[in-house]
Amino acid sequence: MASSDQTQTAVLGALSIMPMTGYALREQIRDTLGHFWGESFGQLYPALTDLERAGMVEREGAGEGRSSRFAITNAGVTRLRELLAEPPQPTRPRNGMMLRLFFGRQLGPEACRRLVLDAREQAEAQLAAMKAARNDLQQEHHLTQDVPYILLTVSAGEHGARATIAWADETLAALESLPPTSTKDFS
Amino acid sequence: MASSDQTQTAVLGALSIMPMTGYALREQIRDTLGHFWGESFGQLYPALTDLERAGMVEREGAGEGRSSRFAITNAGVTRLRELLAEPPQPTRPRNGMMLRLFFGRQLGPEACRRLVLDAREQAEAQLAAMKAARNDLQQEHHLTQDVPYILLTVSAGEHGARATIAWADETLAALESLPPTSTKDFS
DNA sequence: CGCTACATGTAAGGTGTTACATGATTCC
DNA sequence: GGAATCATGTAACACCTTACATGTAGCG
Repeated sequence: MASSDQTQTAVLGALSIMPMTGYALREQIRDTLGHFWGESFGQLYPALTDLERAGMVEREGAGEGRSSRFAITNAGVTRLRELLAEPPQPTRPRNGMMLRLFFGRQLGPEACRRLVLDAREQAEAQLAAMKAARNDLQQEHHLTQDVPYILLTVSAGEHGARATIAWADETLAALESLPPTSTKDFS
Repeated sequence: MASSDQTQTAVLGALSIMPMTGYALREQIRDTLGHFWGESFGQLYPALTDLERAGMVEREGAGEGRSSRFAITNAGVTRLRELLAEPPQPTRPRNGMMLRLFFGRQLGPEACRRLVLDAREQAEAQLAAMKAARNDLQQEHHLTQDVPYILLTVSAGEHGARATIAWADETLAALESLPPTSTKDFS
């Protein structure tokens, strides 16, 4: 039980969609959940070991030369549903860009502008990634049960990205009219 | 140097706006930065001690019965500007609601609906809080230098909250048409 | 006089990140 | 045969949360 509930939820969830190796799991979590979930990969294999010991996942096809894939068991599905039913535990927000803008008087308008431009670019990239994800999901016929739910998170990503872009454009305009901070200008 | 750069940035930043006690600092960080920044308050006083030792903050008005306020020094302002100029270190996202929606097939549409409704309410509350913040900021005449920057973060909060509300409404409609998950329905 | 808010801290324990270590397989 | 990718792990360290400890000031 070294691994946290949070990590177990992500791992069991991913394996509930399809069995895969630890390596593939890592990639799926990075690439597919990446927009709203990050994992500490140093805990991933320990978590798999824990879950295996607890009978919630099984290795398939080990022994021969082939590498083993992990699959969720019935007990694992039960546990996953328990975990999902618990209220999400809120995580401490830490938005470095917002912190810098808030104290932007010390940083100056020019540096703020760069931060906002950067955020805008990231949002554009995210919008493109969400579009690509929509496309990919239509191809994956073996996921039909999961796709409607996954699309909800894709849609959230799109709404968020569009909001960021709109905000960035407004903000860039507002920053134009701000005077630079003088070096001695603090109380 | 037990305290992290991140915490130091927040503390120095807050004190760059006005001197205050550790207790007030805690409240300001919770209430004012709260929408995009959380602090580990267990590290707050240690951070103040570190910063004092490093000559970046000073206690004012200690000695008598009155409690001491912390003020930023010139060295502290210099350090703050250094810290703010560093690129924001991206934090791993951990959105529990999105994780639950993504695996919503296991959770079922009804529980998903509750999660989304919850998020919608929080977004409404945030929108109201941002409106109140705008109001408060107009009253604070001693902050005129900082207000334009602070408003940028308020605006971001508004854009984000509105995006969440729009997404939630779409999502609630989409969830209506999803069939409940049968207990045996997994591969 | 008791309750609430103000004020300053500490320390144990839990969590997460990072960098490293190791080897197999595939592709050119 | 060398490089890239697949695959599985570990261990040290950095970080944060939580609960506790302690005392003062103001107010009804």
